Amino acid sequence: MADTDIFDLQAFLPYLLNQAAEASSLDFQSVYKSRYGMLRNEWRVLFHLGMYGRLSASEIRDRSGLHKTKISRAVQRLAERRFLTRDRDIKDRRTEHLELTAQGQAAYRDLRKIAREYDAALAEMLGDEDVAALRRMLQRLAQRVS
Amino acid sequence: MADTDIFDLQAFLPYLLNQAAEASSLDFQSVYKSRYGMLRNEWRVLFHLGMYGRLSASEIRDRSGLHKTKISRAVQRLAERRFLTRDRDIKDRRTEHLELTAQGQAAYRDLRKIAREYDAALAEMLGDEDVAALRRMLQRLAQRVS
DNA sequence: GCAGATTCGTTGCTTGTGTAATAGTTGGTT
DNA sequence: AACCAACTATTACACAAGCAACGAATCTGC
Repeated sequence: MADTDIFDLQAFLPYLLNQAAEASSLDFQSVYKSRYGMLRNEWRVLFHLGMYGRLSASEIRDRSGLHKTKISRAVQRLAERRFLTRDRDIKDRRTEHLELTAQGQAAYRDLRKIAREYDAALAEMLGDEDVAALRRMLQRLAQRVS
Repeated sequence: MADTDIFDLQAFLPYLLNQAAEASSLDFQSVYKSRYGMLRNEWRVLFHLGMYGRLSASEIRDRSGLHKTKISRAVQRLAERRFLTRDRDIKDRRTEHLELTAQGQAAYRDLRKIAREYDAALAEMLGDEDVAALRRMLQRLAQRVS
């Protein structure tokens, strides 16, 4: 009786997570894209540097889980646009230390402000729901499933 | 005092949603990819046809929110691999009706079974948390944010 | 101090995605 | 009937992503 055996795709967690992630990503993307011509990986890198200060590419990788090629290309573009500086380590010349310029910090602060507001708007959209529980569950799901 | 003004990226909903979605997507992707060589958009189309039966491309678009080019390409590949048949409408020859072949239905049922198990595993991973609330909130977030 | 393994980061290549342009079809208006 | 707007689906192009290979630098064990 497989044919009458219904399946609710709209309740399937991986599908649902994707839909929700895509919707909110697109919204927030329009902000950093229109204001600073940034791509998704670029604002992620920017935020990591904004939050933690001077970091190397692999430190960003460890903290963000972002793939090294994404980081490499994001850093390249951010450096071209003078959002960050690259400073090669003298002791280990494979490593480069990355740091936001004044312009990068300004962009970070601006975007951070908008991010907070947007996050608050999402939370408000969820009304009475337990947003803290949502974050907790998402964090749980995010840290490696299988 | 902007520098000491912390921001928790790990709690920012769009970021968190992406992390969780990516993690669970990658897990589930390995299933349909290894078993049927399918891509993400292909299993989505497959599932829609499996659940609702005969549909046109634009009906799938309306139900799934998937972009028409993604659907067009997914349908092409699914047809090549004999997972579905394309049947042009006689009254309106712009439209094609899509329907799963026996092979397509078998794949659908197989993947549906795995999807259920995987969803259950995710829910179990969340332990005491209110998974119903999670789904409710995600659905809320998914249906257009701004 | 040398060989091989490891790590940092970049690049090439192939594949996927989004936008916009397109071909083909239909329906409505005059 | 001719025209035009709307719609279905595909395709072309430019851009982004992922994988694997790579060069350079460093570390490890002998």
